[in-house]
Amino acid sequence: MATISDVARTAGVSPATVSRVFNGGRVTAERAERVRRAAADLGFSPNRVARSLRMQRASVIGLLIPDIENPFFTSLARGVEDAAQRTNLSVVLCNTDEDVDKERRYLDIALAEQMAGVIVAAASRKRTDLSALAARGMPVVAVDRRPRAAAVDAVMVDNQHGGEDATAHLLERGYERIACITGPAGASTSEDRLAGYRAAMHEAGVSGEWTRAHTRHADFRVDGGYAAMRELLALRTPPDAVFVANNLMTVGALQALREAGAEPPEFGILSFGDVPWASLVRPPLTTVQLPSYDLGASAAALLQDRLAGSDKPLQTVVLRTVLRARASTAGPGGGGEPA
Amino acid sequence: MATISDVARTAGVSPATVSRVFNGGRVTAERAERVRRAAADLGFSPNRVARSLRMQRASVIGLLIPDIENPFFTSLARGVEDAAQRTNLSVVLCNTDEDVDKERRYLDIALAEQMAGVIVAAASRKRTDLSALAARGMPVVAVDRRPRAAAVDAVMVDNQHGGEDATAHLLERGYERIACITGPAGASTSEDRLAGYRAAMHEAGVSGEWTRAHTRHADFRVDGGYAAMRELLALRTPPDAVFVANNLMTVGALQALREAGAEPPEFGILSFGDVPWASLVRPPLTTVQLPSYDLGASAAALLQDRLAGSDKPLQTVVLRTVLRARASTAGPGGGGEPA
DNA sequence: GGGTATTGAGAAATCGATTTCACGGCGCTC
DNA sequence: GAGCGCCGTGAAATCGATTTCTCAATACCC
Repeated sequence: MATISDVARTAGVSPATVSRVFNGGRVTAERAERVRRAAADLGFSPNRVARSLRMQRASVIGLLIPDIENPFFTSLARGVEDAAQRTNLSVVLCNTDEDVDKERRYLDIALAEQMAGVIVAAASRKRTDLSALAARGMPVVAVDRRPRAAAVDAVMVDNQHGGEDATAHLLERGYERIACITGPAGASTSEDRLAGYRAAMHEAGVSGEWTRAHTRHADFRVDGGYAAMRELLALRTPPDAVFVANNLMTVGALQALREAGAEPPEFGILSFGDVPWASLVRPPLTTVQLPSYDLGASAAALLQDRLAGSDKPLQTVVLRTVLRARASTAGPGGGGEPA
Repeated sequence: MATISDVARTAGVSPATVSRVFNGGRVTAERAERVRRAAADLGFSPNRVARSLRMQRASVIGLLIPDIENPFFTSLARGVEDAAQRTNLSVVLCNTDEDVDKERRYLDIALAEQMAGVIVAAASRKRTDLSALAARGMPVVAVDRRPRAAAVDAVMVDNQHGGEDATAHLLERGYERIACITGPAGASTSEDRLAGYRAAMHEAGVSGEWTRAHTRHADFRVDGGYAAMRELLALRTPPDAVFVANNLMTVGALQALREAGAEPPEFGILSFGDVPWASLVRPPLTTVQLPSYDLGASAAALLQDRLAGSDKPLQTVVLRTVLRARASTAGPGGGGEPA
């Protein structure tokens, strides 16, 4: 591979001049042209490793997500990737597995590799620690989940609104005893979606006692949703509908419903976040659609802005959800056709 | 961040000695101890960028996959990642989108970033060109799909055996007019699975003419499977079962079946590759399970072997599939219970 | 005891880019 | 015409590690 010195020699100039040609220094047109031609002839492309060493910054950004097998995050990842590609940044995808230790290791790598910046969907609101990065001046953007007390840019979903919307929809369709399966206590996504549910229930005149008794915290995984749904069905006053706060738990909840012989839409079920292959589920599922791709794209844009040196005050971008009504919430009367 | 010189100064030795302590040179025990303590005190960890520049090789490997949203590939990616992490390699995940140009760009980046090696699930058997990497001596492992005429290590699935197994299973369950929806002509996975199907049909005494007339090539995507299934159902001699050569196309095929009022298991359907949330599909789907995780893990192991300097002759590892019989192929008589 | 291996350790070169510094040439001002 | 400032340029320093080269000290052999 040709180096900058090779180009310089071929063009009859110094390496400094070659560098200036490509990085916007002042060079006379005639020389610049000679350099460009030499570079083209030799197929020169600057060694990114050497550049990183000198610049103390790589052209790679890290993307830390808690679960690579969750389609929500893969879609988010695509958003980041597509946006990053436009400015020649590469993306390193790191799967933290909802594990704070694994996450910490990846954050250390990001520092050691001197990545240009990091986009994080934090594994834990309390225990994810971004201070080391901030201390080294590495730009960080939080996405989907905001780590507590970290002064970083963020791109969030309007979870509370989404939860409220979803619950209101269930009420409107005639369900009366609506339960909620949300994520781990302490996760901002869990809490906000739950808050939306509570607000809508309160608005409808349901007692706080009732909603509390019909709320379950699970782990955002399939099995957690399954267990929570079984618990709810075993209550003395079982629900006639459930608002499930993420897609994977919905899959588990559906399984539990099926085993118990409860069939949507007599029993209403609504998922926060698209369930992949939703069309295969019978009846089709009503979902709160998350702007996962845009979440990623916005986060990347925000990061690039910082990389370009912007010192605007910290920003938080909030994206709205869209309710997609399908047959799984057609109403306890039965009837409804797939959309 | 502490540098190697800081450590050297603190320990009262030269940077060379510090390097030797960490990279296995000969150093007296007493000095080595001093260095280690100094390094620990300062929280020293070597700058990977500087190391890469000097060593002319990064501790990053590239993983090029054609579709990050296909669970088969995300699972494969996890296999690679888990294996790589054990030797402190980071993985850069690149989504080529089945697009040869995008793939080429990523391969160029791999060269420019001086990645240690690359694992590729090629976008095209004919047009994926790995020769530039080979020329630069960069280790390459092909996974799942073997690019034609490239002299690289490879980890493959025994697709033909899987296809044969699947088809034999359908025959055994009493289906008689078995169709096949396979992937793009030219892709090794498509061709091999198809070959397995043909072999089993031939073995069962079905004419080659019949099987050819009931074979469709699609694009490994949902929509392709849908269209192909509709075509098959419109034939004068429609099939009573179908072997679909990948998971996404199966989703599409199911949709088409449903619209046509054909219900498994009267109409048998069998998917090559696990369909995520398979349990949600009614009836549960019989699948040929692919060792996606192990595919990734083996590929990473092979690559690490090369990185360690192994010059064994080129290897191809072939992993077997496992048939998982469920209710969707219970037989045209109806009846069968979910497994 | 003299001469040769062997070993440990530091000085310095190296990887390939960017960037500072110094300098010569040119144009402008008074 | 002397002085000041700007511009384009190349030489050299720099980033932080690894590795070669060199040398001194010790061990070993006859």
